[in-house]
Amino acid sequence: MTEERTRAGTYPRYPLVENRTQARIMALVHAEARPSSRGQITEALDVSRSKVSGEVSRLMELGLLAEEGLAESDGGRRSTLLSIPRSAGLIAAIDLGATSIDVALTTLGGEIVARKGEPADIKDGPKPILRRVKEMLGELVEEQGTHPDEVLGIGVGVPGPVEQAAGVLRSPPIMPGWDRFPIRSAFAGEYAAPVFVDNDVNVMALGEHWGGVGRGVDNLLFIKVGTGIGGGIIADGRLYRGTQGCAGDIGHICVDPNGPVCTCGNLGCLEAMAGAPAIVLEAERRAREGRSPVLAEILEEKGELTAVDVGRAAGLGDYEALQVVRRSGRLIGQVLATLVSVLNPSLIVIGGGVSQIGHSFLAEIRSAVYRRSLPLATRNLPIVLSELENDAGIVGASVLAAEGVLTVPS
Amino acid sequence: MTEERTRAGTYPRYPLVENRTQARIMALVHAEARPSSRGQITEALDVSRSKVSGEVSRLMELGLLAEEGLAESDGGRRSTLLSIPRSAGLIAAIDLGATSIDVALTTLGGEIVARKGEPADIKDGPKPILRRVKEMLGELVEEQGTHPDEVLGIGVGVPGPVEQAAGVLRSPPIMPGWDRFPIRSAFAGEYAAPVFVDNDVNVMALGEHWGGVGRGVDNLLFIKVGTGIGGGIIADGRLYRGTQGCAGDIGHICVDPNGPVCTCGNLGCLEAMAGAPAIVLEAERRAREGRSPVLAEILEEKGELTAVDVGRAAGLGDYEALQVVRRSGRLIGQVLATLVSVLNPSLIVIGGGVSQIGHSFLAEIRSAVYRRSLPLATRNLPIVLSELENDAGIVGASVLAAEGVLTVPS
DNA sequence: AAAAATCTGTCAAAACTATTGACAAACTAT
DNA sequence: ATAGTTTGTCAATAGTTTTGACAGATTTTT
Repeated sequence: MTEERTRAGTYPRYPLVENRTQARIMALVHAEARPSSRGQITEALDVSRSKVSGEVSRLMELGLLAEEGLAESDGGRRSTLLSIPRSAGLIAAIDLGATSIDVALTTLGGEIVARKGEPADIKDGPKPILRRVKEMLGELVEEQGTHPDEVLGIGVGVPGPVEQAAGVLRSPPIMPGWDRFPIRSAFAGEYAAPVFVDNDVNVMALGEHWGGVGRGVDNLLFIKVGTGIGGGIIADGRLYRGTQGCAGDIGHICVDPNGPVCTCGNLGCLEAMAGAPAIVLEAERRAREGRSPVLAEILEEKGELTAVDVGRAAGLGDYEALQVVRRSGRLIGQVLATLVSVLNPSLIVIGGGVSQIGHSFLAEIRSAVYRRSLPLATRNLPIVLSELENDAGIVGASVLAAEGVLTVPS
Repeated sequence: MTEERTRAGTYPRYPLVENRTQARIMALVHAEARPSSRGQITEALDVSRSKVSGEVSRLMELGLLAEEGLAESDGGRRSTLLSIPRSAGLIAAIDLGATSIDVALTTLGGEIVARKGEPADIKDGPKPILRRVKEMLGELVEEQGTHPDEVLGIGVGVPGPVEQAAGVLRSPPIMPGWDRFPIRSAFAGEYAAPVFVDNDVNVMALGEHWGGVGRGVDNLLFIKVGTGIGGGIIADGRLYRGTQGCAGDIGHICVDPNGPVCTCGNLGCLEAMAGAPAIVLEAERRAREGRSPVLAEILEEKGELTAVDVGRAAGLGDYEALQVVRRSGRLIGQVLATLVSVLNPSLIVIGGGVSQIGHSFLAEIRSAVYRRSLPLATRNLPIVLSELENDAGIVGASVLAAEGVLTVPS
């Protein structure tokens, strides 16, 4: 009777669990991100030891859990540790950036098994981009010697607002052709696994909350600073998406009504004044005006500057480069000060390419936030760099999909 | 066996319900704010008809539900409607403003039974204020011919950030002496009911979400504009409080680094530039400068102006008054535009004394928001005035307490 | 080194919870 | 009137969870 619902090569089933208790157990083990004992689960879920034991046995039968060594003794018999084994299945984690594709295979437990990344222009439109994504995923699957059916869930982060119900982008500003494109069905032929789509910054926030500096932090704000600027909000432990899925979209907050034109068409958006292109533009201007020999030299050599170049120059002590970096940090900090008043988070995590530009960038953000926010809200408010760095998107996409397939619908 | 747990004069018990299903039924009936049938409950809760029937019988035994007439027929036997009767017990709803005390008795179902309000200065400190609150509550209880033990829960809204775990204020800017004052225990002698404390604006948001324009709206932003300016956030159907309980505290967002000094000590806070005192100050200045004969006349007569006076003058077509009103609306709208980008709500509700100042105030807020926010987020974003007006705080305090006593701890 | 205490994991019996299906009551529509 | 619906209840059945007992494993105490 139980036998006929055992795994036995019948990939994939969705949802993977059979009842709410199993879902809660899996969610807990997944959330822990390290082996847990039956005792820990019993305590956390507030059900009886025998109940946990029984459901754990069933989950082991299903292949979703495996015993893995013993814990240190706590004054009695040592407890056996449980974890989500590689053999439970894999998650395809896909991170689409404005200029890049990153694809990875991770275990259901969130461990990265293999990954591939390459530059790409999202503006090419959904069909060629998704074709390439599927190629890359196929290569990974092949290289790992697995079968597409072993992929239990697919998580996708995309650089635009996602309507959750349908899993489609809505009016993405930088992604012509993607509006309402049915991303989910793109995988339908080759993969039977369910597809979970969300905004890339939301996904990164999820990743950082699950396995980065934000582990266990109930109210956190993740800010991505790259070509674009965006935010992801974890409120009371859950990702908050907003009505149209564009909550946290802080890149187009107006910081200067007389500022430059933004890609969105408005004037003086944060993104247009503090994002990577703005940093480069401002640095190039100062280089051309002969104010910074260091920047001018790099510009001379390479023909163009990058945000990283500017950061490096600032790190070497170039005054003008430092000013450019600081200006970006200050503007972002000003907006963050407002967000702190509104959201009262207990942690702010800064990620994205520009976040690695140097210490003075973070320092300037911090000083702007602390200067302008209410003392109560900033009293214990760390503002730190992302721990996962380039993996945040991949890890988050994996978490998105894993949580999705491990949830019982009800 | 069941008998001994029946009501029978043993007020109060907390929690009022016996299990999760009962809690869910009561929460649903309470949330509906109008009589529901067993069939509706069955559908909404996804349990069997007989289960609902059984638990409803028990809840009627406990006195928490009562049959109340029949619904229209839906093509068959008419269903009997269930509601929370007055006899189930009462909730004490308390709304402490910066300059006022409002106390009410409501049914557990949220209907206002009786209320009292009077001016008071919160700065007098917790002891005299809470003494007066208890006197007023005692008068209401007496006038209604009830007994203090019939009060099942006490909900309190206070104008400062509230740490939920302890139910105490933390560093309230305008409430000297209230920091960490144990509000809950103030009621301990006379009332056995549990006390639920929260920020006044959060409480108003709760009220508007339960029984005002925000009914059924999952993501809403409630903005109170009075002496102070604050916001309450309903995210995914739940009140979001933030880490220290000061989420939504938008009054001290800096809108002009060169602006006037705020009560909080910083410069150019929204509150200091667009709140009632700012409106009055600006209007008086213009009156004194002789730019507005209308305002000057009122000022002459009464010796001072109020925000309502300014609104009335604006309504009569006085140009200067209108400019003052608009300036406040525009500044608030600018901040709201940011909040819209961050929270992507589906509704903004404006309440508080100043919200009644005239149509041009709301019009200016709307125009500022629509001008500055992303089109996607504002496409279907109504910005409306509070429906509950002066009752928002009372209703919200009742909802806070009712939801509290009807929740099963688990 | 033995005994006591403590923690872990499993099992069967008992307690509890929820659903099913039957039925009578109440209503609409033809 | 009669057929078709919906409602509310009941008893039987099915399912879920806890309880309490017990054996295994490990630390602490004597």
